[in-house]
Amino acid sequence: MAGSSQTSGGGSTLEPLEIEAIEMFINFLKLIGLPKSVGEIYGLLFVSPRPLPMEELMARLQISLGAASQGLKLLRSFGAVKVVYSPGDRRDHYVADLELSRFATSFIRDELKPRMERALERIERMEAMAQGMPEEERKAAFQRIERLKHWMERGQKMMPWIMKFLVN
Amino acid sequence: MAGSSQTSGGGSTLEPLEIEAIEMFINFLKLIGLPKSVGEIYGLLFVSPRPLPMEELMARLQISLGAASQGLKLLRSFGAVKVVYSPGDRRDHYVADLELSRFATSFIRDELKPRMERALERIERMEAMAQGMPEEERKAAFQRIERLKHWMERGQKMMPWIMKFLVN
DNA sequence: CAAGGCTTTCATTTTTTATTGAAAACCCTG
DNA sequence: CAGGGTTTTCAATAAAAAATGAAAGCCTTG
Repeated sequence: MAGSSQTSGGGSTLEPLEIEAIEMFINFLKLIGLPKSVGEIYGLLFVSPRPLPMEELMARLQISLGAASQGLKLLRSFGAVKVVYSPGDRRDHYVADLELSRFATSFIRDELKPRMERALERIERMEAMAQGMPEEERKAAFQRIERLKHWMERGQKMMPWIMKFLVN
Repeated sequence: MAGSSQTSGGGSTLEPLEIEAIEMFINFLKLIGLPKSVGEIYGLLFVSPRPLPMEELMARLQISLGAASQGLKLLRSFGAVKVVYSPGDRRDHYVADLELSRFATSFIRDELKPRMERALERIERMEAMAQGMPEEERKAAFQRIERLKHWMERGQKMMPWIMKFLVN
């Protein structure tokens, strides 16, 4: 088989092309706080022309049962990986959803939004606290709190825009 | 001193207002991969109405010499903290630069941009590798690689726009 | 130019996060 | 509905990241 170091049936080594893709996704997903194993799984599925069973992911990436199962679960929760039924095989097979925006939108939904909401509550509490300060300090405190508020508003204005841009 | 649990000279406890600010920055800076101690330092400086020496940061946040020194170094490298000279005191004093966009721009410069550049190199290598594949596989591979390329371009188009939005 | 305060560095320790794999749970399927 | 393949869970372990603090380096200044 030209240019291939394994049979097409699902060997246990990684092709150079696969390695490139995997490294790339490890790097990008690390950016949003995802562990290496998740990047590996998504990277391999992304370049794979056919759905892969968990067993093959474990064998080719040399990761454990637990890491494979948990990584797939997480990726499914993002919508970044889909389950596909393979006739005549009891095992689930997985495919990458190529819509990369899912990572960004999940990140915004799971990480960014909740933090912003908590931050807004904090800002309110901070304003209340600053009320009971002596004139001088209060002025300084309010100035800074206003700054925070300003940034939160800016972020909140930006988010839907980014979403729209991402979701095509 | 009304509403204050310490003297203004620099005690060793944290006010409720300070705690709110610190927790908030710990949370946000964690998002871009910065350790807790960095969030603590920036948070305290952000609400402080006067420049603080490293010694006071250590005492009030209960962090070590090393953490304080390294955190300040990092924050200075972002431009998020500035050194201020305090007459009659040999110690450096630090103030928070209130321009929060510095965190975002540093993140883009230090984390995002380099990764995108490496990714573009990878994509080129992947295209070269895909050339030597049998018809069927090659078609599938190119389709996926194109998808990656598309996202990189989208990202590259988006970045300067975000920058402009951030830097006011 | 030496003494001493202030800051940085970095090997070690602690804490946090990710991975492993055995056991439990969950199906199909005959 | 029992047997056996597949997947999930989770306590234990390993790996990675952050914090510590002693020692080295750097200045100021007397």
